[in-house]
Amino acid sequence: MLPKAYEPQEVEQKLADKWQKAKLFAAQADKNKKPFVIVIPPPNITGALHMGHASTNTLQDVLIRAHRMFGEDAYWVPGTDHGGIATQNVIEKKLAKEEHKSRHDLGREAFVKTVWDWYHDCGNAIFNQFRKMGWSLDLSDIRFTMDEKRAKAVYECFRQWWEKKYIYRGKRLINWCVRCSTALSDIEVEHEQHAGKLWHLRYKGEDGSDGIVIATTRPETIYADAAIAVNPKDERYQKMVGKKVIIPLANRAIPIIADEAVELGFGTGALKITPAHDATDYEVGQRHNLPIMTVINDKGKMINCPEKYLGMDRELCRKETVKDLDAAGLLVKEEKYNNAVSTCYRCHSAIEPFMSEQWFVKMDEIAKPAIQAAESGELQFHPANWKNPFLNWLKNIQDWCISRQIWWGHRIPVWYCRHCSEKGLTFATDQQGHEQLTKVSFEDGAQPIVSYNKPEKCPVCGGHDLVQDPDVLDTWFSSALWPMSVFGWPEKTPEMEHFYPTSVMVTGYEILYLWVARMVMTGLQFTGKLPFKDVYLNGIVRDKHGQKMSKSKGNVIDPLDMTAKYGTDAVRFSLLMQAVPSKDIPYSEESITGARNFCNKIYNASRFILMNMEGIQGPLAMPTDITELADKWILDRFNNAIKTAREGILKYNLALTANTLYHFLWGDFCDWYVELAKQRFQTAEKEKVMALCVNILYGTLKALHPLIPFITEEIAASLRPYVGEKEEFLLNQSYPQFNPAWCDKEAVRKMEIIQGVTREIRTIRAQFNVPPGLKITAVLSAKDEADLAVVKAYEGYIKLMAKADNLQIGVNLEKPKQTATAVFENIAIYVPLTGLIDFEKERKRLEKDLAAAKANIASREARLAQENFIKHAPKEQIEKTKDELAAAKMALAQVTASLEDLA
RNA sequence: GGGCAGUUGGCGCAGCGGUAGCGCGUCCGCCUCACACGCGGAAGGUCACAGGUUCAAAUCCUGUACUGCCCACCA
Repeated sequence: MLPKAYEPQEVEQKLADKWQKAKLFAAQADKNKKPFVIVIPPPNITGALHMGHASTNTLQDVLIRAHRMFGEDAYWVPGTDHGGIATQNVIEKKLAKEEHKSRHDLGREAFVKTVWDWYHDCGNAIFNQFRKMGWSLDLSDIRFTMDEKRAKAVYECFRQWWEKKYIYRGKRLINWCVRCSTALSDIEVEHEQHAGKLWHLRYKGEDGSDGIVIATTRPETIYADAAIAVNPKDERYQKMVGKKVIIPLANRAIPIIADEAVELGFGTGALKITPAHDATDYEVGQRHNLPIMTVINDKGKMINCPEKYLGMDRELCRKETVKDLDAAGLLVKEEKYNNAVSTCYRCHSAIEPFMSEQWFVKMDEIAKPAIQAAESGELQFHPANWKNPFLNWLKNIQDWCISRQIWWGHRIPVWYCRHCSEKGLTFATDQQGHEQLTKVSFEDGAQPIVSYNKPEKCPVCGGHDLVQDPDVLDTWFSSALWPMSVFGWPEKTPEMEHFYPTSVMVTGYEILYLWVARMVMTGLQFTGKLPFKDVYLNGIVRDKHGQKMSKSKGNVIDPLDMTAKYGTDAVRFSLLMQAVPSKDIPYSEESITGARNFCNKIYNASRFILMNMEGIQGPLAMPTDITELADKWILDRFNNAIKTAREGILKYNLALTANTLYHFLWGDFCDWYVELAKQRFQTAEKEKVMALCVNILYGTLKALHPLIPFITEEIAASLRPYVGEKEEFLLNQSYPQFNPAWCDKEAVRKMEIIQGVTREIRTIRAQFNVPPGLKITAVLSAKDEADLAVVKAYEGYIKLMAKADNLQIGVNLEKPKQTATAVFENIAIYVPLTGLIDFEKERKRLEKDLAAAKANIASREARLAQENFIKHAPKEQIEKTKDELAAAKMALAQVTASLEDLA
């Protein structure tokens, strides 16, 4: 005997191994089949699987599995991302914790090797977790953004962009993360509202006058001030433009200038201009040819400032400066102020705008084809409202800062001859005594040689002393090439030929610009084709209150804990039930129990059907001579469910698929069909009923398989002999097809009546506490014979489902004494309950019905009285309203009569 | 400052032109021989607000108010 409750753990382990052994997930690369391809958003090798992976990868898996069952050559391409800064940070923390060492203690070479070792350990661990989740990735060939093929793609892109002069090096004000000690691109900077302060500071006139008062949030940068700017229209200051004021504490004179960038109404109307430490100020400085002074270095320490503050941390210097200004009587005012602080998206420390020479990509030309593709609709977003933000970003695209001053990543493929580039190169000796190139300056004459490998010799002087640029590329540089590089681009490989472009990109909306936009741009530029035509943006998994999950909040749900506790299918299904494109998923353990319960329901329904199969010889084909109402009805319901389930998959609305199949299996199949079938198991019809049960159940399992692969595979294996299926794996079978012959509106209508009457009787039973074992009599009466045709024909159904052992059905039957009454459409229902009736309760029930009937009559009559309604509304609508009115009138009469009887 | 979502029973959501559905929770009754991770039933909503379009609006349009997110150089 099978256990009463489904126990997933053992089953899942067994099946995951079996699938992998059978190489079930390998692409067939069958040229006759339409390819359906998804490249996985490569997870960073930074650690454990989280709910975000669980969500997005489950969506992809459902699509891949479903399309495979649709008969396509489905291929889900696995891989991981080296994850640049994020990974370097993790390894540095690990080093610090375990060995109390910094990366500098190890040296560059040893550090990079450490990260590679980590990758070899962690990479496999990630995919073992993926396998546990049942994700149908072909793990025989796992890509990595840093492996040789992907590195070649990165180089090829760099080379082509260099040749086109899209890549350049320049000195700019860039976003510098002091903690990660690297430059970041604009979109790697996040803006957080921060409760800060606005300080009003007095800059005295050079001539000894009161000078001018400015407002700033960053007093520690006053030492780098190059001017004070006012709006040219500002009457208060017009006379002062051109005069000079003294920077407090620094005692240096700077001019007052006029510039449109200054907002009239803000602060004091006067703005200190610090070109080296603020992006707006930098532009103002450019316009006015102001000198650029840097007072904060790459470590966040003060330089080039009054001696007192030299070497001080920028935060401390702010406090000290304010204190000293106050003491000097130059702090006019201090007010609370909420400003947006730029922070690093990896470590959330405050970003320092920083002057430095970096590598950039000129983006405007590259963006053009992408803009065109989105505008023309060739590129489709799901949901569509991401199109405009996408376009808006592309149309205002900024040059991309691609160099990072970290060690883990694709080294910039540029070399310098120490002889020819002498003055442009700065070297330092590291802690291991190795001489390292630390800084490159094109301004000072560094000459680039673009090459993947170290060149033999300098093309200019023939010298052999060549060194590689110390920086690495932004991790998103290799990600941008992912849909091509996974297939071996730039080589013309068969995979590239067959699988590119891919079918759909499934990823989170939070990386639309960071990643999706860049893939679109590179794909179009290098292949002339979009890397995918559909972009499905999934939401973020949040906690049940809509808060982002984070370790610090302690609201993280670990998917592996949950799969251990409830089974993988339950975790998958709970996510899918809520998978509406682009909507965040509020997630809690309760939503998993709901899905677990559903899995258990499937298991038990199957167990019941298998029990009843004992002694029956399979296979049983789906019967073709369907005459019984229940059979016609369930086929219609099944057919509909299958159709909607497929539509949901094609429209990327997997919540629709999940909900449809859930309600079909539980609400229709289990609650009504199987319940009705129980009675027929005792008759000669048994085999036919079993044939239907087994085939419909099997079909439902197939339809559910992409969503919950384990339990469906497990049960289908037991069912297979009975449906005559030879193929071992559901994934290799075809998805159930909509069958027009099974549509039967009439059967659905008849069942509606039976279910309606049954429910009324059940309600009466429940309200008057009729003991479950007590069979009752029910009287069904109507004015017309026609209204009773269905209940007469299927009285057996009602008797069984309502637990009535006697039904009296007839036209205008008399209402018995001591009776509870109800109405369903045109049918009056009397249930005599001698001794069980609580008259007060019954009156309340009836009065409620009375009010409802009256309200219904009033609204229908009002509508039908409207000339315009009759004139404009479609015929069916008018008919429907008339029918409803008739039914309401009938109900009113019935309820009124019953109330009178009570009195 | 601009843009995009959301606002539906206690909670979480679906519906997106014919006057409301689901899951959880609550309450009542059931260990009914597949399932108490279950079965039957009930209570609970004038679909944020104000206008408009329409015979008809939760559903379309306009505006308002909150909530969340994204973008932007107001120090």
